[in-house]
Amino acid sequence: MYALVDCNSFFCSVEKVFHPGLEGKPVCVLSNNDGCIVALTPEAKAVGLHRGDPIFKVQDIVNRHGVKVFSTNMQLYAAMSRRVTRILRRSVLHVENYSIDESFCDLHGYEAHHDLVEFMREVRERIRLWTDIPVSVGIAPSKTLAKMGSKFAKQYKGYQGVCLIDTEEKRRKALELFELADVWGIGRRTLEKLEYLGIHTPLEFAQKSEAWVRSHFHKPGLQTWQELNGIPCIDTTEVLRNQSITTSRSFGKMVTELESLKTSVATFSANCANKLRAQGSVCSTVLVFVASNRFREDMPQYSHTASHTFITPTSDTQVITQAALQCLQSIYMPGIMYKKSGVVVSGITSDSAVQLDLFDTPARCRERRELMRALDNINQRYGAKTLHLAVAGMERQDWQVRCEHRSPNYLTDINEIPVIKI
DNA sequence: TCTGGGGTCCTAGGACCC
DNA sequence: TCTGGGGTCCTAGGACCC
Repeated sequence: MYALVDCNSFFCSVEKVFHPGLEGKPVCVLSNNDGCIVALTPEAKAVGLHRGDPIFKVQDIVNRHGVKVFSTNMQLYAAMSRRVTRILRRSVLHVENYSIDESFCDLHGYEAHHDLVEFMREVRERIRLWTDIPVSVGIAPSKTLAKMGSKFAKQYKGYQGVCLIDTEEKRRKALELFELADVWGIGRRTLEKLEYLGIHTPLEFAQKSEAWVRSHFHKPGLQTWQELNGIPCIDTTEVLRNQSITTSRSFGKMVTELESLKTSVATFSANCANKLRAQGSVCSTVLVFVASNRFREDMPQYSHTASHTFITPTSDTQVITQAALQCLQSIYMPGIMYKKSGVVVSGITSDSAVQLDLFDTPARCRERRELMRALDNINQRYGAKTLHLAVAGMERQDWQVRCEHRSPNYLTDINEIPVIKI
């Protein structure tokens, strides 16, 4: 059996930990650049807000109902996520951290010594007590069914936060009641296809023959079908190293000048390099992309990418930035109002086994590594923006994102910890 | 005026190679 | 008049997830 532990309206719940007065009130968290709603409480849903709404289109609802709006603060959410995961790992032997707000627990063998529902209720209580984050738990023989269970647990108070799907009867009933569109692995296009084929509930899909499923779908569809029938086949085992790292942003204001784009690409390159070094990796390819504002049909549209492959895999900020800027130069087109740029590094391998360039000297490589270590140490100690390449810009840039409602970094910055007045 | 960011996997055409 | 098969890389886009 698997348990899926899902944090309820996670980003909103984190904000509520530090603003306890918001309990029971409508709250939402925006995407980067204060663009769209990415997380909202049931109270915010009840007044007519939806995930994905651009905030400027629903501003009147926000004003009318006094909805509390936060800018996104990933640093804060990631810190809280680590706390929740740590409690889980102390409680259950095998935990797979699937996303910032979800973890799968492998409960194989636990049923011999525990009542699974009671056991997970205790875990849930512990998380609530130690972090103040409410979670919902689904327990089932496959991960897809466990995810369904967690949604039932969230929806119906009677489950007290934990829903177990362990018998044929419960599985049937769950498949009958669940929305097809909410099944893990069924997206917009698959939903359209299923409905076209006359399938309207997960149960109808699960009851089709394997041959039928194989004839209409590829591997992902077949896996979902098996999982719905209680046959576990989705492996979410954490990959040790990611395949790519992206840093990209939509700009607060549109940008036309190459010089401005350069500061953005240099900033994002440095960010990617930092992330590589932080996880002990190097990359062999850097890719740069730029794009105009796709929502502005009155303006000429343009988007393009360019990439560079390194002879020696690297995590050196200077090397990556230099290559990225050359890529940018090659795709920059004057006269375009740019809305977004980004840097992607890939071909990621461990920095402990790098094949050196025949014509480079080991001493020089060592010096570069020492330089990067010094840079990281200084930035860690005195703040992330203490040392950076001049090409990343010295003043605030006009492309920088808006975030007008950001909470302090209560958990990760000593200068921003909560102050309690008695 | 304002419309997110970070991932994975897959497909496909064109350019180029032998 | 006849014009293959197998491969890589680049670029773009679709589908799904959180």
